[in-house]
Amino acid sequence: MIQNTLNREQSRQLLKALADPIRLDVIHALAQGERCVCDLTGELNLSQSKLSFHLRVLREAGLLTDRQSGRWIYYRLQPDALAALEAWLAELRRHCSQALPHARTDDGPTAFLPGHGTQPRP
Amino acid sequence: MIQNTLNREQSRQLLKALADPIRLDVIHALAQGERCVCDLTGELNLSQSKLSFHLRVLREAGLLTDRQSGRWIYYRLQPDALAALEAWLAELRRHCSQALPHARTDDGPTAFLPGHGTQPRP
DNA sequence: TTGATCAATCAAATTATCTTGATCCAAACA
DNA sequence: TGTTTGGATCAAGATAATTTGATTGATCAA
Repeated sequence: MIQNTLNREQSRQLLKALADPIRLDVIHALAQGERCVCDLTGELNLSQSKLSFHLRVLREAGLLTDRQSGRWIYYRLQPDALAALEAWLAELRRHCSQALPHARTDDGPTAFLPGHGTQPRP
Repeated sequence: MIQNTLNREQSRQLLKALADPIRLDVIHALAQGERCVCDLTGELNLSQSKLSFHLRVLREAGLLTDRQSGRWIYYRLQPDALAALEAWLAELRRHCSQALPHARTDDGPTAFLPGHGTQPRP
């Protein structure tokens, strides 16, 4: 189960899983409700093997769960995962916004830092 | 400038840009404030060329902007991009949550749909 | 000018991800 | 049982992303 606060690897997996058109299609299809794999292959016009690959990526990221019923395996969304990623993103944004906007001086923005360049700043 | 509502390609670029440890390091470094490339190579211990590659990915996704001052090029965060992605994610989650949780019946969740399988459901 | 530095870009090499087709396994049914 | 179907998995090939090292252009100092 996805925690409320994701670690670096969890968020990376979620972001990568969502950064793909096919997987986004799968998510949208499952937003209508649970589907078995054979229904999804038809709805999305994907080969069984290709779909299986993307379902695995989504499942391992925590975005989907599956259950078996007879020969069929049904996939459904795990909306908690989206919520967790949203919280992670909000946290990142909060962290990024506190030092901004940045006050500019004539000496340049990093003039108060040691700097790794070997030359004086223009 | 990033709009409030991202299209599929914009969100894909943002998600992919964030799904990388090095680029996340860059973002965290820039959360402290503007930096020139030579400072970032030192702070993050990256080769100039490697850093330049990742800066470009972040910039093209809309997460960073740059400005030139003399020989130096300063990068800074574009927190609007994070906000836009957050909004996109919230929208996706809203879309995904409205049909859930899914009421189970003995006939299975997709029994009310045509289905693409060739066999009766168990 | 000349030389040094910052940083983008390019080509080649490397690595990661995705696709395809085949194979395998379990469940259901004849 | 033998056969069919749903779906995971594997190996090989095809793409895409990343890294590396070299080159280039711009800026500035001497």
